[in-house]
Amino acid sequence: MPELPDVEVFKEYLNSTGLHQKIDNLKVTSEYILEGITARTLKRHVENEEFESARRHGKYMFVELSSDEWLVLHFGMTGFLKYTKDGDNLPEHSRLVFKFKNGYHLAYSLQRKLGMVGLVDDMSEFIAEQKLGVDPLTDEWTKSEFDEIIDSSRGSIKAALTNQSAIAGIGNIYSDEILFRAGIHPRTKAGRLTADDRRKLFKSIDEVLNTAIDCRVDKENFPRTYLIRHREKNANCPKCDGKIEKIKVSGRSTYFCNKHQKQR
DNA sequence: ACATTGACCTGAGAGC
DNA sequence: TGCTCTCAGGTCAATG
Repeated sequence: MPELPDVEVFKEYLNSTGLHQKIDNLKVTSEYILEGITARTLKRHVENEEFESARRHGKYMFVELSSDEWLVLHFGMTGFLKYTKDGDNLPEHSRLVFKFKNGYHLAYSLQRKLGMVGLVDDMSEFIAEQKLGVDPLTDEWTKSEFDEIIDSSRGSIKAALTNQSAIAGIGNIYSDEILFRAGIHPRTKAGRLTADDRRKLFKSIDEVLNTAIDCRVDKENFPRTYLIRHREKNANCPKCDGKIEKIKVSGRSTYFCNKHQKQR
């Protein structure tokens, strides 16, 4: 679930709650989520420091510490943050709990084990090492950058959109939405897209991601014509009189309209 | 060198 | 009702 818009909302959440307060204590209840660092060492690096700011690249969140190090968070499929006053009222599966000097707590919750937390010196170094592609909400994201990605993709357009080393941040749900709004079948080979398809797609990426963020990623808030509200086999297409079909594309469940997203 | 598939993990919901 | 099976999602290793 946590794709770019979700992580963007988490980032804004942290920016408006847990900054500029001294960290009293960090409790690590599941050490296996830590990557490249032990609970002991992480505690030592975090305790008595403050969170300065939160940023994001793709599906990763970066939290700047007053020590100039960066906490890296990935939310896998089930992760989220919760800032709460009451230490007894933490979410289930809280793997990491930061307790601030003001008594509040910030929990990193993760139901399944897919997710990770680490500590790095340099945010852009980490991005380079992970071979993350360009984030589509930054200035580096241009039509010519997008065209280059399409030109170098051999597989389906869905695979290209969700390839994190090409574009960082788009996952299963939003790739379907982007293709739905652009009227392109998810199995279309990237190389077979017309110039018009590319223009529509580029516009759709921007529109879908920003709409999702504006909706605070709450399904109920999305416009009715969005696929996300009709992500169900055999549902009526909210844009035309077609039906929503479910297929597998590059190993993932994919929903699309059998009428306005015809395979060519 | 690239693209695709399967394993990882766990709980919700479907199906019997 | 209660059990078992399938599925969801993101990433990486293994396979094509």
